[in-house]
Amino acid sequence: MPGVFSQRTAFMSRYSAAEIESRWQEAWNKAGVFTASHKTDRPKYYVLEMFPYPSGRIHMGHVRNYTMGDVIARYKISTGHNVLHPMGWDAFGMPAENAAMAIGGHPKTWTYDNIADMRGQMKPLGLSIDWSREFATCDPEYYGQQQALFLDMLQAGLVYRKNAVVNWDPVDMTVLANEQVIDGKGWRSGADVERRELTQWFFRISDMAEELLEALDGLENWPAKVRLMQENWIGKSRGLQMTFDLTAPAHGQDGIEVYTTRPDTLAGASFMALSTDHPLSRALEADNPDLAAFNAACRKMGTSEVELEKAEKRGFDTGLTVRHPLYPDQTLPVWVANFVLMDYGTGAIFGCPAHDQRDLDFARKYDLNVIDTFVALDDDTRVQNTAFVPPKTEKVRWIDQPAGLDVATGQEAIDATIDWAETKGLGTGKTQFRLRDWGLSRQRYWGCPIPVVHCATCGVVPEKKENLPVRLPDDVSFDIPGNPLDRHPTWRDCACPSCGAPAKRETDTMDTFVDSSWYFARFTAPRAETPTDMDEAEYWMNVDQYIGGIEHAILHLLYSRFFARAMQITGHLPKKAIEPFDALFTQGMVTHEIYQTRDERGRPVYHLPEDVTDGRLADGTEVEIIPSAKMSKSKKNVVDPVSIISAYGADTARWFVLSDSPPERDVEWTAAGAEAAHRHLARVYRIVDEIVGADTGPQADDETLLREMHKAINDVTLGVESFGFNAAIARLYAFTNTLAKSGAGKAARLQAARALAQLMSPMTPHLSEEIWSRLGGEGLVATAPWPVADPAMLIDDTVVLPIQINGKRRAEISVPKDMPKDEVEKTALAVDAVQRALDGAAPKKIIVVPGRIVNVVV
RNA sequence: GCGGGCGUGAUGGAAUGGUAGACAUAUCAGACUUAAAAUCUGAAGGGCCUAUGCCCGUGUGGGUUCAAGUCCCACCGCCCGCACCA
Repeated sequence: MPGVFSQRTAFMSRYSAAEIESRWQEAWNKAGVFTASHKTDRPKYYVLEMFPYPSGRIHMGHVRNYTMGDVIARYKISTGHNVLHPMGWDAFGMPAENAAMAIGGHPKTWTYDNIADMRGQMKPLGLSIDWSREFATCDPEYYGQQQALFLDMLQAGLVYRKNAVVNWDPVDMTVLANEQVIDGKGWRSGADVERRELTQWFFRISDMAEELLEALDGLENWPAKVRLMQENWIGKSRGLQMTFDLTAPAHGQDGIEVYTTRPDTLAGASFMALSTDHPLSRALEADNPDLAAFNAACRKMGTSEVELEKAEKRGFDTGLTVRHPLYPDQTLPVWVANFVLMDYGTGAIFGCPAHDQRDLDFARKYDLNVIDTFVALDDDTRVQNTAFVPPKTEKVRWIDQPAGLDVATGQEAIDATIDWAETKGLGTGKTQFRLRDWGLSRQRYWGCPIPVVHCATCGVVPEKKENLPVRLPDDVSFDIPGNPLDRHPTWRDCACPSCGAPAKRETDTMDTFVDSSWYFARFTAPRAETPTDMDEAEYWMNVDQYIGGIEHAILHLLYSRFFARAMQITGHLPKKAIEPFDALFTQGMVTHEIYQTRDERGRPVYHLPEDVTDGRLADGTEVEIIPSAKMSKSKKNVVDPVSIISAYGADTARWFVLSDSPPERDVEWTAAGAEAAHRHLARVYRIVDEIVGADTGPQADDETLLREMHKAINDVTLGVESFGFNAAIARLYAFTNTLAKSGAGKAARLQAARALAQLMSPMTPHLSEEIWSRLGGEGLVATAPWPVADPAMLIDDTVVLPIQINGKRRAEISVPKDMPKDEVEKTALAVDAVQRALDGAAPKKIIVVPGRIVNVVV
């Protein structure tokens, strides 16, 4: 029973985050507030943050990501939704193998230990997660279902095998990921990387290019920039496919087929270029050792697009010539060039140096013709060392246009030229996509085994579903480079699922992007004996709000969209889940200053934030401060959430990562900012204590405070719903100041403070529970209904209107909120400053924007 | 190289085309204290200045508009992605 003594103790007490936070976390667990079940009438809401890779330590980026999801989840609980908010681990991948190679141990042990550590670091944050649904992608129960999914996709014709090139390290005798190729050399061996062709598994994502592109329009709650990035990635273009006839047949070929998106510039063609991997280019190697050497040299290089694009443009003249399609008496030389991609179009292009910078650089280097086909409308300067490449929507004057155009835009010319070429039988219009099929094979151990068997008689045979999961063997070692599955003595041996004869397992494992392409669906029924449970999927899908980093804007999200379609085709997801993420939010990074000194040889030495005070090390050495960089272990500009939580509490960390910066932008972690956040929470605690201990009746200020309360409810609600967390927090600061200074009576202040507790509860759930209970709130604030603003309390009776003269603010007037426009005009004209500016003349124009502004033009 | 984004006080940032700088940090002044911390109160974009007055000001240069941080064009700088990192 609360008596004088307990009130006194409350008044004397101080904000102790550690004690408060563990107590309320226990209360939530006990009440099972966050366990999701669909046996309820409330509308469902599925909120998901991109699941983490278990590196072993959570970082501030995780704290920010999960706090944002938590704010949404808690807000939705308060507004009467049945919320699903799960968490899992994207647990396969190279770091576990790298760790095994570097420090010994087993990837599995390393991974599960890390998961345990990270779960332990995450739980103190007080996230509203349904931990009963947790899984890791390296659990056989998960990857076994993924194998089942793969077999269904194989049967549905969504998977196939073909040859593809990989980065090959000739010293370590292993396949390298692009990130393991540094300046064209293997990161461990330092050897020059080569391209090597292997037979690999592919998903037919490019068959869905058109649909994946068109469906982007429906994703209204995705950031426009992500949709645009995906659109450009899919890269639909309409162009012309045509054949350039060889002047003399070569290797049984009469001509070379090219695809171009700029057929309108055909007259400017001055050479033809083949990819080093083009069939003709390979065929020519046989009788041209110099070309063979050239091609071999070009292949000594990584496979990443950046590397290919940035490499010095080099070419080799094959000596072959083709006839110019427009001018059959002219011939063009055929080159092999290292910048032509075999993966796009036909692996052969015609070069038009005047209107393509890369072609121009190539032409200047090898002294090829530069032929202008069009010039600007008002400037007929010819191309020198900068190609003339105006936007396709700009009108230009044509010098030589196949379809006979004079003045037209690039796009008009392209369309006209395709029609013209089709009529003349020179070529056919063709739609081409940049999107390539998704190669999923990885020559690595720590991934989901591809469940197929290679049989001498039956060929490639799918494993039987009853034999799933195909488990990874535990007895492997990482002391020799290469895939341990390849050299395992017994794991590869199995019976052919078709004929029963001795056969060999596939040793490639799946790209980890496969794991993350359907985990959101698995969360709806994480223990199901099939990949998904259609009833649960029907109920919970789609993800109503997905939150993660912009770095996933293309690959992960595109692959997930593909999987949702593939899972629908194979009967694992309902039709409604064809676009699995209704709304997407991409949050920014957490950054920190870098503290740097130099060693005696001038190389940078980095220092941890805790070792630097006022720009100096403990020994007085001044450090150089590099502002605002992504937190990275190697730069030592990391702040460990665990130490922040133990110093200030989870609520402080949560409050800080949400304040200051808009969620989609980077936020800079500063010690001062964290302290300020903590001071504010302590202040809220004190103010509540003071209110609870107060003893005043109704006051004149009551209405003012309650009006402010309703405005705060309105603004914070809008802020939370629109991901304006920083603005919502700024509003909460302002409302706290108002509450602290208010002369209202106890009842009004209690009411306002309870609203404050509720409005803060998505961000600082523990402190909010604590003050909610002190203020006499009923039950848990976590489940209390969200406060609703009274519209009548939001509008003040009078408004202050700024008066502009010629667009510059010169005065202001205070008028009743519903004063008619003409009276506002009259009042504005009567103002001294306006009278002075008019100087007796009549105003040229008066603009009155009701409730906003008045502008007088003189 | 290609694709996408961002740029506002000393600092993080706010601002449905409508009073630029909310809110916070740092700073300064005052109160309380033997003192410090904490707390509370207040000041503050730059400049001219007696100012309730004027000029300048959202990376740079142009444009649209009664009105531009916001829309358009060009440029500069920084960040992200580029298909085997997750």
